[in-house]
Amino acid sequence: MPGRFGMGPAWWHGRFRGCGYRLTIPREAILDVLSKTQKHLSAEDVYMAVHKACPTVGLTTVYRTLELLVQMGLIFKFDFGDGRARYELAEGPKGARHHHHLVCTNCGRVIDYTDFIDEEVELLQQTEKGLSKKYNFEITNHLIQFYGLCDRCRKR
Amino acid sequence: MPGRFGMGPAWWHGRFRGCGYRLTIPREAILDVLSKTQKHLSAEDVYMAVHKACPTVGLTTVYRTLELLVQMGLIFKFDFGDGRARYELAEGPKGARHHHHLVCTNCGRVIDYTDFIDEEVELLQQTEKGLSKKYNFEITNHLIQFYGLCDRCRKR
DNA sequence: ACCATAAGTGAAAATGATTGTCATTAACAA
DNA sequence: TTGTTAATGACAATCATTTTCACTTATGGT
Repeated sequence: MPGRFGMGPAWWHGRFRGCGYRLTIPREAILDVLSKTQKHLSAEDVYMAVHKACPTVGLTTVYRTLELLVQMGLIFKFDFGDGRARYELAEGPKGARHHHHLVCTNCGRVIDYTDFIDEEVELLQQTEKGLSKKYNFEITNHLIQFYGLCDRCRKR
Repeated sequence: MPGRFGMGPAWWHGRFRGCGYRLTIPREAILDVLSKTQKHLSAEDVYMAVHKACPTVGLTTVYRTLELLVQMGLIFKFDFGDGRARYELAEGPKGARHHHHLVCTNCGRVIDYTDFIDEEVELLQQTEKGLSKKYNFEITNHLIQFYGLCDRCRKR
């Protein structure tokens, strides 16, 4: 099976070569980890997960690869305010995995939500068009996050 | 004059006392700096600006105070991806200064925009209501940012 | 105005995520 | 298979932020 989301090494390989990069073992392992989780992994998380399958891969490479993947648009980088970056496999706004975040400012929990996404995306597209024209800004991505208290934290 | 935006020491003082905090010289100086700029200041930026008026204030205090102000909801903390947090005086969604951000992923430039805010805020409020109910999440704030290439960077 | 006291502060050290260095390794075009 | 050059890994370095701790100050009760 080429991967849980219908893509896999072959696709990645093409994507890499298309950008003039090489698809190496560490890179594949890192993509594999990211494609098999729904979690918001930190670089350290990715490192530890990759380490199981491929113990020789170093943390430095994880950082470098994550940065590269962000550049390529294959993954997104998020900041949930806990002092370390989080990464998620990217998917277009139409993709099944597309979601936004609810971030609890008390305990740091992050909830993904996929409801209301359609309306949000529609508005965002209109907005993007307007902003794009006005500021001559080429928009490639957006971020929506809500902050507040999660059910557990609001009780006390 | 109590401050450029109709508030000032007296108002801050009440706000602090109301939370059980003290309004000290450093805190006032930091708020003063933030209330007099439209820029997205980092902790270091604030420190340097405060330093002019009040050279004894240390960087530690700046960090501590910024964190406190975020907690109090008086300022917002942003991450534009350059490795350091940025702060802005908060203002309610109806406030004159309310805006969202366009972040250039190439040069890091950040553009504030205030167009389309109304529609966004309206949608956000609907969304907030729905999410609030569904996840029993008490939403206090939101973040919208667009990423892409600014006019200068898209040329090359 | 004075005092007690607990919050607030500053300097310096500690922390911890991320990035740079550099010699070695491996992907891949020919 | 081989040469070229990107990619890697171990380690050091960086740098924003946090912690520590002895000292200072705002404020409430006198």
